[in-house]
Amino acid sequence: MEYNFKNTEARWQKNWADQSIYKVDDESDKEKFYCLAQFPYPSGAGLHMGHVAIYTYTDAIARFKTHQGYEVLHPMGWDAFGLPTENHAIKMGVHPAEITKKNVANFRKQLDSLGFSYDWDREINTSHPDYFKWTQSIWMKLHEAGLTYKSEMPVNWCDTCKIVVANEEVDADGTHERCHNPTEQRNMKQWMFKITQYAEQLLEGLDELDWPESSKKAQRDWIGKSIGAEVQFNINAFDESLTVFTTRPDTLFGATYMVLAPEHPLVEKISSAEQKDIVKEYQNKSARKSSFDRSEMNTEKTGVFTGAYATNPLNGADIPIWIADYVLMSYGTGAIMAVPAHDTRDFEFAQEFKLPIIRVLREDGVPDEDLNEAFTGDGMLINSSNDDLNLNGLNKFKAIDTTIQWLEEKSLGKKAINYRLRDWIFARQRYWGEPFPVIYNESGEMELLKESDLPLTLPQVSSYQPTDTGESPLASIDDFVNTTDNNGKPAMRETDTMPQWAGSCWYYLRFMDPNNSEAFASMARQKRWGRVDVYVGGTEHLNLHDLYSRFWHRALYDLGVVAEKEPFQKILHQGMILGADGSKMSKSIGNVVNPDILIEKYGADVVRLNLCFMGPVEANKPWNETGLDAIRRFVSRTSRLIYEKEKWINGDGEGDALVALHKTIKIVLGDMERYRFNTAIARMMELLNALQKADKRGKGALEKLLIMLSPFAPHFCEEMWQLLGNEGSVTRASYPNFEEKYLVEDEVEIAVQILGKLKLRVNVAAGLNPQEQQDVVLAMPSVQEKLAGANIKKVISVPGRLINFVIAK
RNA sequence: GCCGAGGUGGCGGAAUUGGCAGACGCGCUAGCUUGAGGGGCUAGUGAUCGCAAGAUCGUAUGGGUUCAAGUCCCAUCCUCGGCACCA
Repeated sequence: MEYNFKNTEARWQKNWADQSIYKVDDESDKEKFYCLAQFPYPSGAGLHMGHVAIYTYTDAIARFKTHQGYEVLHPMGWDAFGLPTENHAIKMGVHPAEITKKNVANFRKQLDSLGFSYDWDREINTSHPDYFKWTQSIWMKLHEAGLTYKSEMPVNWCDTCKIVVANEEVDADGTHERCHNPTEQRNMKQWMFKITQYAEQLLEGLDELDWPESSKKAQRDWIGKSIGAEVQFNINAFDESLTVFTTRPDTLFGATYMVLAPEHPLVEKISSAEQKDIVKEYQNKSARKSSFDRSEMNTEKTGVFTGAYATNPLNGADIPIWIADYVLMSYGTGAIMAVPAHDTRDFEFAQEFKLPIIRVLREDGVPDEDLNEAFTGDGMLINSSNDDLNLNGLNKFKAIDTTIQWLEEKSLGKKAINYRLRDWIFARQRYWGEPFPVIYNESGEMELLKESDLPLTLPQVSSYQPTDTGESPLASIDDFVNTTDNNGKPAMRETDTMPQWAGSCWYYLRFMDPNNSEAFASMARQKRWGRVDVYVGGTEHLNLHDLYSRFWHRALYDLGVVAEKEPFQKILHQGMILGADGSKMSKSIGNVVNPDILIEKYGADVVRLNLCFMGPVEANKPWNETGLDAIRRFVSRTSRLIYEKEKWINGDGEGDALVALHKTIKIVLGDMERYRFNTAIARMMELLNALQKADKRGKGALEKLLIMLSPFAPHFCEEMWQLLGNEGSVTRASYPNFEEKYLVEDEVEIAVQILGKLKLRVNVAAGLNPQEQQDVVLAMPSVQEKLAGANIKKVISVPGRLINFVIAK
């Protein structure tokens, strides 16, 4: 007799649902564990293998932690606002909410067919008014805290489709992904978030998190803190000065020219009459450059001279002021002092335009030759003194400190910090998102809605096509736009909507208290569930969703409405499931694997086990179809142990099988705690092999194997659990413990090496010290034979591992 | 260009602090079993040489440290992922 998954899986799924076995108890005395997977966007395409993988991982973690006695919060919901749905709505003329409903139902059905342990009473949907009411409410809180503002910002405009397209809809070559026509930049006034105000806190907060070091580094680099100085340069013949930011104030004596961003506000004023035209022309040219052109790795430097000069505050030299698009208006002050000798970009620019290069730093002990490239390392300052400042002979860091001190004394500059992080554009000119709870009164002033007026819902319309002015479709719906302010006077609504990040920025909080109608989540529940203990998601969201969430969370913490400083204590990045050929799954290559078909053919348990066995969670793994047969065999063989009732004995078994059981429990426990599912499953396969060899199989051992296996194959284990005569669900069983006494071996096999090369393996008593082990081994005839005539110079004896004889050659 | 991760049999992948490389699985080979099979069981399986015992080589490449290196150090090459002139 062999296990057959058909009917069994559906039967248990129904049974678990009927018994509400995954119901989360908010009031339980157990220690909590919050296990979260990035929730899906319910697209029309249904679940793909990547979804199945990530949800299989969190389900294994959740079930394992439940076995260990934790009260586990393992929720699921829908990130349901989004562009594909809206685009589909535009095309088909169906309301996005209808499409979403259909897609959610399909996703739900697929997830259910995999047997995941979700408490569906906690399901959330970011596009439901009950949910986005709180998204709007949180936005208002953050607005009142002064963290939002409106600003002219460029958007991608597709002139063919007459719509604003999001960055993710623009292909790498700058074309719109749907119509493949070029997009252009248009400026529109839109809502922003002052995430930069939290740059320092977001940086510091990383220290206390158990994230992979590489992910922390990625966020640190993205925030991009740099410490340096702001220095003022007076512009000759104008009553104006330029402030620049530099991380290298030590090289100020080597500043031979200055560069402003083409958009810099002073450019027009200071350009000389004879340069005015070419300056204007250059400005126009760089304004037309799309983001594509700018990112096109063109190391070739362009720029023009403004005709104006500034004075180097340290040596009084007149230095020309240029404009060039390698200087960005959006970073620092939009102006730089150029030190070509010690900055790669400035060096290239100076070479291109034959500008002077003055060396102010020399590598110690290296003769002072002409530079072929900028010298950016540390060394000794030269050519750097004026009447009351002398940097010569100092190293880079000493010179930086000394210069800043001098600048501060003379009020010519000060120490300064800059961040690479930019403020966050928080608006879409689209329909299918959260409307801003904002109106503009008759005098054009902005007013917030009252909390009691939330949710502000989307109007029912028949067309979702954005207007050809670039405004959101909401702008053309008079019933929506025209409203009254708090005094009953005519007012107009904001017609932009929030981006998809809005709903996902705080969903992990809502899961703690999903049905609360008084608050987005009560303090009591937040304290109960604390931080997300393990958050499984992709690296692609690291500098977007993961950072945005941390920002909202921090800001809400400062407002006293959130209990913890940080949302995600640990992050685990799942790797991609690639096609069998090792390349990304894609329709065009035709290597896409459909999970539904696999579940139908092999059952959910086998699909889940295979995903976990293929390799480490974090690794990109090619999909391995033949692995499914191997896993199916593993499941069948395990079932046979249980069907062979005549070999059962009471207890955990005897002899080798008993030792194997306890060894396995110990190793599997360690693997599970480190989320090393592939090796955990390998160890269980070894245990299976050992049990199969045994004539008598302890029922206890079979039960323990089933508990260890059930986080991966819950249906199968549940069925076998009942066959062994157990009452109640295996999902509620306690994780097995190992006993040290079974792990103590009285003999160990060690390696005997000569000059580090393995010669033979011998058994020695366990627990010997190095000298004892050496004596025992040396006394063995087989060892003596190998050593015959050798002159032993040294012996390395590692207890229980090996013994290495170093002999004279 | 910069940053990050990685490179181990025919394949997916194992290998706490340097301590028996290749766990587990796939595939392959042979045998047994079965009326049959993408079935079950047993044994073998890094490469080369050898009838064998055994020997030599072997974790991208080249050096180094060490009694001992997949693991540590230096240099180089390749693959994948991310960033894009951030002063």
